[in-house]
Amino acid sequence: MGKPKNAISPTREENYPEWYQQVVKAADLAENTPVRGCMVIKPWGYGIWENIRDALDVMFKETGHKNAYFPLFIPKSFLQREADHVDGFAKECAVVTHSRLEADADGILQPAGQLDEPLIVRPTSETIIGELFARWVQSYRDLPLLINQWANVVRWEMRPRLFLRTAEFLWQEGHTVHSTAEEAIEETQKMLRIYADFAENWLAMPVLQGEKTVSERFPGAESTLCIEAMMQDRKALQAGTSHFLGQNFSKACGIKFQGVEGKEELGWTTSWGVSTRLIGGMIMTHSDDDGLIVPPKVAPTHAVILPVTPKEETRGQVLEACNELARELRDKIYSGGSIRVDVDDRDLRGGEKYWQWVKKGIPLTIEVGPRDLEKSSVFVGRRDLGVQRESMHHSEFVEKIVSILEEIQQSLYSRALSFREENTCEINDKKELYSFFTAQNQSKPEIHGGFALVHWDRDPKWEESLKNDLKVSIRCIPEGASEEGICVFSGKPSPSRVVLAKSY
RNA sequence: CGGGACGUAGCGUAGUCUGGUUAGCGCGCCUGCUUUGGGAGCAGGAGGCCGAGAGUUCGAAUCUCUCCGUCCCGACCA
Repeated sequence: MGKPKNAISPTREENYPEWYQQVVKAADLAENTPVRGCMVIKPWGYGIWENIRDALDVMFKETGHKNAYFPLFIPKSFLQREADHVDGFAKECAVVTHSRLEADADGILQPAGQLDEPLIVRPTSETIIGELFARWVQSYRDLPLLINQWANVVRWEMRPRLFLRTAEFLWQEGHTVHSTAEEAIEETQKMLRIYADFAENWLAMPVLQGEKTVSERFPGAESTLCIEAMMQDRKALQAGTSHFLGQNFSKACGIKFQGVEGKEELGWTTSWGVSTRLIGGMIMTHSDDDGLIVPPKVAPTHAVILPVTPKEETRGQVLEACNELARELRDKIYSGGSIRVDVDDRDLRGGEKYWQWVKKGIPLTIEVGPRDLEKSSVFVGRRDLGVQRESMHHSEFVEKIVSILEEIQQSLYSRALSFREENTCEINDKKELYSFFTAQNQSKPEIHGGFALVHWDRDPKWEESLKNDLKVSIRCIPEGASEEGICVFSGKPSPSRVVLAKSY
């Protein structure tokens, strides 16, 4: 036939970063805009984000959080209040200095009306939210204060990549105040568990839960918990973080309350967030050389019905049957709502239309033509199984579609989990560790490495040398790890293994 | 922000080193015919100030400079 074997070129093996971009493009998820680093999220990509947002929003509300909305702009002085926080974010802030434009002699618009105090476009909102929390919190009776906001933030990034790292991105940021450290810490763990649960059960993306090392911590936090996922190039993606902020921001913002005994105390705060980066993680966890694969639970559309109309005289009949099938399927409940079905009756050739949906990663394609009508059958393609499709009896399919979607969701998760397990290993020897993270072909490095579980004596100098020598970082200290051993770098005692990987 | 590669139609590209008549080609798009359980075939057609600006030259996609953008590698990060 001379046709390309795969819809996406290059393949993952040939050039992983380029493959990623081609998948995003072929699925029509997002594209770059005239504003450097800022992407437009197109309907198919935004539909996925809406599903992510809606599912998480329910989980946040179930755990007692309320949504609110805070300003986009933060006075420069606010950011300055927490020393570590400034250090962490100063280098990537967009700054607003003027309030209007005036045409000059040549008719060129020039900024005018300089602001007394520059405004920072929020890179995160701890300081502005802290300012307001300080007003809201007076008594222990006001606590815990559990707030979340869905918003956009701006971090002026040097190397943007669609979904993974963009100058502007969408996220949610939870901010809470508690009367005790224990309760705040418990909150960070609770939210981490929600993130892990969401990543695994909705995005079918297995994650490790753990704590960041001191050097990888959020600026201004006492501790940072995270979920880490393995992409198909075996690199780690930080997919969500949950921070225990101690009393640092309470001190900086004046979040004080009177305790039961009448004594004034500082609040204990937390913050936690996930972003549109999750979509990048989803793409790199599941997609193949034919394009995107979207887990059913977050797919904007679960199934598309493709009418096959070879002859004009049967066209009306086929279309009617397709619409009827769509109605039947929409009556079925999957993942707490109706099954989302579209009939794609665009005037396009069948093969091409089919491939468009493959590249978009829709979980199910259902082709229905005149012959199917005669046999009461439908021709079903499961995206997770590749291009093979099978004929099923109409009523059997309607009966089974919910369990088929569940099976797809499950199989994507299992596949991703096996992949991670195959590429995770315990390493006890430094030489072996270095060879694990070194590509065979230096000029054009092949996909290599993975997650290495090694013993580390917690001395930051080894972390530093790992970064310098191998570009490998400590992704996290896994939760509950307690097996003691000997540090792979120093030979000194180590309290537990940590996860090493290259990362995004 | 440093190092490298690149920018030609919606997408992918040839031509650039060695300046020279209307800048080719594939996919896609439009029209017609044919085909019809599969990313169709044939014929015709539309679509480009060759990333932007300046310069060298009789003449620039091609040479020089500046800028912008994209990708990779570093530093930084969700």
